Amino acid sequence: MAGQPRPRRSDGSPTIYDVARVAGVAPSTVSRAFSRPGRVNGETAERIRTIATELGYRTNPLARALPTGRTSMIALAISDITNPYYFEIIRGAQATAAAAGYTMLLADAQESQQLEREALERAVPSVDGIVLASTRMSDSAIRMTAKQRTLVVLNRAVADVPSVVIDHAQGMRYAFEHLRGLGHEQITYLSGPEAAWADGMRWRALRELSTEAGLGLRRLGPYPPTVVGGVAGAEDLRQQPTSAVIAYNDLMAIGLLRGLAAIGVRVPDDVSVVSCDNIFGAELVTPGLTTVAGPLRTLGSAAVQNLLALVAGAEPTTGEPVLLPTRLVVRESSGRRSATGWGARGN
Amino acid sequence: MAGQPRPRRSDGSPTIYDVARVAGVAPSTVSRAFSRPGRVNGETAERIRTIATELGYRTNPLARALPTGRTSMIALAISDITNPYYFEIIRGAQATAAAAGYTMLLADAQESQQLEREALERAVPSVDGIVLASTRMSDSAIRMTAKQRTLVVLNRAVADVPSVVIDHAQGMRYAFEHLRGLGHEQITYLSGPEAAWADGMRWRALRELSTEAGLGLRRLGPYPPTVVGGVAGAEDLRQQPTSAVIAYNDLMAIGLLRGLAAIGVRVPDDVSVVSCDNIFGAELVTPGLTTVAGPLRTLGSAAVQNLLALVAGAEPTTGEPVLLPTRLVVRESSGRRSATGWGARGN
DNA sequence: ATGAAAGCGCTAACAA
DNA sequence: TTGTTAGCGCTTTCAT
Repeated sequence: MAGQPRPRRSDGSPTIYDVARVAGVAPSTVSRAFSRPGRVNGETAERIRTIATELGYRTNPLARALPTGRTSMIALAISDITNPYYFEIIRGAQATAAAAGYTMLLADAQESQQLEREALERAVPSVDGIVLASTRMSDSAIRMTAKQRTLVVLNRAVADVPSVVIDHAQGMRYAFEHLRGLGHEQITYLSGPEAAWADGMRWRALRELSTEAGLGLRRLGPYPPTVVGGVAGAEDLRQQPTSAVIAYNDLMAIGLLRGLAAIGVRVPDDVSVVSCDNIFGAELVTPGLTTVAGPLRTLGSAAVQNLLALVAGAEPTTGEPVLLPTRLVVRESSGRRSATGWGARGN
Repeated sequence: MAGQPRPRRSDGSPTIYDVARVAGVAPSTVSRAFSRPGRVNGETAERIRTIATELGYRTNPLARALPTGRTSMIALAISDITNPYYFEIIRGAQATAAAAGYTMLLADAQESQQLEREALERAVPSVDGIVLASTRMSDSAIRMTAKQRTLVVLNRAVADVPSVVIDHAQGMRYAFEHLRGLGHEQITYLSGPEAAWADGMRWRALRELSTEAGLGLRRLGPYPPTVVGGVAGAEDLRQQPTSAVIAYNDLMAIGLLRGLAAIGVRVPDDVSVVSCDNIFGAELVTPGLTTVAGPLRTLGSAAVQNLLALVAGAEPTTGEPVLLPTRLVVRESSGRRSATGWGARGN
């Protein structure tokens, strides 16, 4: 008479109603058995689980998300997926998310602000939180977004927004001391985009170090943070030789290597090159790049970890960003300053 | 008296009920205005849209997904994100998905079958379709999954499952003819994992070509498709020199270059090296790799395109996989066979 | 063209 | 501990 409590799921898969009927309990009990075990009798739970597996029941995340507002998905927003810098970050983020039972949405901005906004708008309503791994958004735009959704910024410090960053000051100190130890007395910094937060940090750190140590320091650029940018840097260096350069990133350093080779300047004999990031490719070029490695995978992982903690209700880290240590990877692009080299005194 | 039709959305954002109230229409009309414009009076629709924007209304994708079963999300499953081979594929897939209004979920298997299954299980219920970009799953497991969700396989032909693949036969022909044109009379193929579909294709193509042309052909391996695998290949080649090798992929070729350099064999003077894929890094090594480039971005893009067509109800491509063309990128690792080289007659 | 009403599958008070 | 009863926000017949 009273028809079936509920029909089967439209696509055929069983619902809590199916399980409930077979188990002889109320649907809500089945729900509890899965969403908050412990709030249901051990034996009942056991029986429900058994029947559920027999029936091939799987909780529908969409249906769960509607009443709870929680989707168990997070978004990772990246301005340019093809930049090798992000590979390890993605991997770290993804692994940590997966381990916590979260699914990761990828929002690639394809280097376009317009697309970035669209991608984010599309993602925001279906995720519990967002990791902004690189973005062209302004600090205020980021703060706006942070109001709508739990958010963690990577590699950038934004006031009032939790962030995880690499300790660039420490990295620069390693690079600086390394070069100083090799006898270099003047360092040229090939800077990246002015807008890049890391660029400012690195330059500031170098300034302090050079003052402290009484070493010469010069800044060239800004250049695009690409191979092409590095080639341009080599061009400029021609006018103002140096015995040691620190490049904003590996991509630029690779371009620099090419540019220098083209004009017959030898690395590291004539000039030492140190760069940053240690991306895939840094050890592939000849000579291999001495570079300040950031813990990229850890970076992605830490960001997600923080995000999930916040999502779970943790208090946002009030002040300082989380700082991740660097290490110097010494390869062949840096060497002892030679008296006759490019940046030799009186050259 | 009769209380408000509905409260505001729990998180504060307005719902169709809010818009409906202000516009003086039924919620269902608001719904139609967004989900099937045309089924509602032009002016009414206009008014609704205006009010919606004023109120800041955005349709909630989760709520929409529940009754429709469509989420506007697709999943991209990859066995190892950190493999540079996938960068461009991801980019192509993501861009195409975004352009179609779809959001992309990333399921990285982290090279583990276990994790792959978990990631897929987690993703399946919340997506409209899946692109399997590389997977350790068996053909039958893939077919199983294809029963549950619309699915397109990348770079692998699975019976009864739509797929997009690179034309390896064509690529091998390019490589083969290139080497033959340079005077090489015997070619050694450094093979990748036996399980890799592409490896079989390439080897088969080479066999046919060599028979046809009456050239010598040898196969070494299998090796892991990594730099380390390539180094091992160099080791083995030592016992059986050759003047020309075709490597399963760029990573292996890079290892091969290293291995050969270590034992004093010059490339391309002593031996020519041609590889496959043209990943980021192929042009970074010295000498730059001559390699068969697959249209990686197009591959990702085409897969998503096909997937979305299927999701929209298109008939699955009955038989053959979609075939994408290759091109040979000639760099410095291949050169004319020298009479005194490593694989010279009588060596 | 629009409204009324019944779900989609699950969770969450509130009772019992 | 378990059942009852409303929803979550949207779509979708079925009427009008």
